Amino acid sequence: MRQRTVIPSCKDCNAQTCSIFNVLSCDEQDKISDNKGGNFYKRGQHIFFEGTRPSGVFCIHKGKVKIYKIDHTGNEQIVRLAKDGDILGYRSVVSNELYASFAAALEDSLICFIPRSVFLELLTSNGQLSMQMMIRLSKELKSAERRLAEMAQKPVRERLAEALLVLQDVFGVENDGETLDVRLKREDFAHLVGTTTETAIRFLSEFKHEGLIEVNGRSIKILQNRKLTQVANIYE
Amino acid sequence: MRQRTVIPSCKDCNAQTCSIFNVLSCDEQDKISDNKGGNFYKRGQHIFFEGTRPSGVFCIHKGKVKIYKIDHTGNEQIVRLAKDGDILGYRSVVSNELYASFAAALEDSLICFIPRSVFLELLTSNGQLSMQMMIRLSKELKSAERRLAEMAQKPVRERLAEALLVLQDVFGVENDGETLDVRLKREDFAHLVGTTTETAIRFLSEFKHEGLIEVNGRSIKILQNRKLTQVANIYE
DNA sequence: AGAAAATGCTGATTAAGATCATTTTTTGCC
DNA sequence: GGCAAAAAATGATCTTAATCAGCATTTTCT
Repeated sequence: MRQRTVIPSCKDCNAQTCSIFNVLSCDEQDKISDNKGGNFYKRGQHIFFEGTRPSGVFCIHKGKVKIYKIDHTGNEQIVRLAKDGDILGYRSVVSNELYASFAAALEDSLICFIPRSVFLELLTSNGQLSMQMMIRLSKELKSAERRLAEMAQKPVRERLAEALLVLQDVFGVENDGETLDVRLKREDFAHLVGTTTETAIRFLSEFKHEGLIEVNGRSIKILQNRKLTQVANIYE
Repeated sequence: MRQRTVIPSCKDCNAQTCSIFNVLSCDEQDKISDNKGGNFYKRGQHIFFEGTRPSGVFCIHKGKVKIYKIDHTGNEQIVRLAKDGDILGYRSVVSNELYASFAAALEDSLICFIPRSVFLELLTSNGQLSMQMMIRLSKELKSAERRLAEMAQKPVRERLAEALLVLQDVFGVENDGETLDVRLKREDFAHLVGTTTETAIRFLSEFKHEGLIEVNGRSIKILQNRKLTQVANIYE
């Protein structure tokens, strides 16, 4: 019982203005609109699978996505998060490799699909776009290397504090200006931080008892931004 | 007492053929040669520092380099390794940010320096080069995300086994076909794997006693490639 | 709404690896 | 070639976080 999904045009896409596609001309935007597909993904549904061949890139019209790896024992590690306007799967398309991670929707999401050939053509014909792409990749690389180092250097408590701040930064807050605009399971917190669910739960309650955050089921308010930054040991 | 260093021309550079610059025309190569500088770095010497502004990219003519981060307690984590033909500092130049890591020579190295403006001009004028750059960044990102996940998922023993194989892959072996063509301190092994020197030493001797490697001071032979791969838990 | 399943929480125990201390060996340098 | 300094090795102890177990609460599905 599949419902026909209305695929939004790129021209009317709010997300587009903050994506790397904002450097495209009207013609180029049309070219994408004419060739793209789109799909509605329910929370938990996979967008792509590790080890499969990418046939294009995904562009999140509206939604939240986790990109993650699973090791041979079944343990999950989230490597990246994505939201409205973000592109998925471009890394594998650019380097012409199989997907190295899984992607799954963290909430119900509407995601467009741009065929590989169309994306690569734009990338080779539009210098501004390829520069945007390089900048994007550079920043992702910076972030990944930073997390890699922190994974080795920081204890779980610090990493969890930082994860809360990252979530705030990436997904923002609700109208009250405090509540994180994303509702993760404790399990996902653990997989983001690189620890077990039990340990993530323990430190979250620690933060709660210390008055750093307010917890209401899966919705979390960050009460003391500054103190949380100190706990996370972030300087910059 | 600085000795005048002979800066090799890009045309005669062996390293160049395996670098991303192999897509350049003769004119473009000349343009680099005419504008570049070069320096000799003694083992242990810094090439750039975290937090400083990049004024160009480095290209390793001959040598071995570690790129690493230091946390607030002084603990080091190696995030990348580089050798002949590899470019350094391009990530920060592309994204126009300060260096996010340190770079230091692992052995005496001769390294050229290409000014920022020259590099960026080539990157915008030569589509093939920018595509090579994107591919390079994509692969680095893949590797960083993989390591990030493994840091959380794998115990030290497995990561150390993998590090030995990575060293073999990156720097190759000497004429005997077994001895790693790089001589790291135990400390550097630890910083590469993300553990302490003591723990790195303990697992290295474990591998030695198990006959997986042969150790002679800092030079290490990989005796059982296949078994080491199993220990590292690598499938692909 | 109500039942089943999934998720969240807490405590006890164990294990991996860090830390500290000390000795031995190697390296680099006059 | 010899000597000081650095690095490597090893043992004992401590800490962090994983694991295991059991129960409480929330979601989800019909």
